[in-house]
Amino acid sequence: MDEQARIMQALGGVSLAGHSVQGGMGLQPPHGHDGTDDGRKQDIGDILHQIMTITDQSLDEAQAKKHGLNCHRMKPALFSVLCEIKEKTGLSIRGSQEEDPPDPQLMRLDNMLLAEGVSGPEKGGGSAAAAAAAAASGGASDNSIEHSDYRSKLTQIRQIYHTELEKYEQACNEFTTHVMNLLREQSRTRPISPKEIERMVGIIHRKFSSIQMQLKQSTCEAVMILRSRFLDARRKRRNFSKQATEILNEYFYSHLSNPYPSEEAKEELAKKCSITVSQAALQTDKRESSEHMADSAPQSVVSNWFGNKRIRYKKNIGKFQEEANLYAAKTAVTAAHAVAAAVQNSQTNSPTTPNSGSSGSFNLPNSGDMFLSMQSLNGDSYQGAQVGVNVQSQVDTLRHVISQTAGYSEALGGNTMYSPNGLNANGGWHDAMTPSSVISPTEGPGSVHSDTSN
DNA sequence: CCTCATGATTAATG
DNA sequence: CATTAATCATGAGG
Repeated sequence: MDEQARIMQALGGVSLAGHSVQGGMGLQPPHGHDGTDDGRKQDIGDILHQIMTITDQSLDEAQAKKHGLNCHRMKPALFSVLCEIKEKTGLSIRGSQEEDPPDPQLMRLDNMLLAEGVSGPEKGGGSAAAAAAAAASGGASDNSIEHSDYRSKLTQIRQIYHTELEKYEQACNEFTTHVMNLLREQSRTRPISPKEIERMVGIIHRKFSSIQMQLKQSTCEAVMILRSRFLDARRKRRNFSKQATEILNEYFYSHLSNPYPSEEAKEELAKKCSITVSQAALQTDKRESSEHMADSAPQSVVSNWFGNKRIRYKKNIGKFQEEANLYAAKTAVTAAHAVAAAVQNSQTNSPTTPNSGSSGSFNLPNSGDMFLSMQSLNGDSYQGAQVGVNVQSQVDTLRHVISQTAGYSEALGGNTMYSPNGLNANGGWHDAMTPSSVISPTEGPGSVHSDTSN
């Protein structure tokens, strides 16, 4: 206690003497006696006064005096007191809304970047890189002609993103340490508490993270643009190959009475089509559940195709007549043989063509020459019609062909909105699966309609 | 350019 | 959930 006071006093004296500073105003020279409260107070008053007036002086003087003050024995105590005061006076508010309201916006961006494979694991890793890869390619590793371009661009984006991020991080750290050093240095002369430094660091980090968010935002935008450019199936519509449409059309016109392929049928068609061509559509993959998602894509492509086909066929049947003829004739050849055989087997006679179908939009004048007409329609473009068609489909085909010939013979060729078996007047295929719906001429009284389960 | 065909998407529907 | 109907966006030809 005493000693401290003494030293303090001495120092005060020294500093005063050394710099020959006279504050001018009511500064009282230190008194000689020590140990009294009065004296100590005066010493503190001196120091405070010096501090207060330090800004009035020239730089050199101030610098020198600061040094003096720094070495003052009393300094730590005074410093802490000042810090406390500062803390209390609310100069350091904002302590409240400090940490971790994890910005939902930022989280959204982060999630998206992660999902997009930008911020995730590096591609080289392979295993987990599947997140992006699988999501993009729908599980299968083929059809990557388009993707390679996309992928390269994505990696480009990712690289930029990472380098930028790194830069920001580095800059942030540098700046933070710099500020910290500065503050620490200042804290020797200025009342700056460690807590305050911490707070400052927090502020800096927040600033930088907001910059980071901008980076993430723009990266997200870039990825979105890239996606819409490359992966949006609408934008990258590829026409199916000739053979694929052929197969699909074949099926469609063969099952015109009920062109709703079952799941298995779809699958099979998909297989056939995508075997013929490797034009696996770039199904817009649903994000989420990025891993698994087996090859269900081609199947829904088939669904798309049939949906479109159905609606468009129904909408303008006239437009499709030619096509219908073609495909019907194509399959009709085999169908004809098969059915002919069936008919011959089941009952030796030509059926009597009751022709009392519910949708009596067509009636064939003479059933006798249907094979002839078919053959004439057939022409020469027949090759490799499918073999495993069931009888029902054959019947469909035959019916179609017959209806065509009928239409040509007696109706106005172009505009005939003839409703082919199963397509009722308002549109919409009613269930034509009951054999009685339409009586095909080839269909004997009670024979062939067997497997209608397609 | 424009037009048409066509695959995919979306809202509505049951 | 599967279909329908409408619509979008693109590819291929004129």
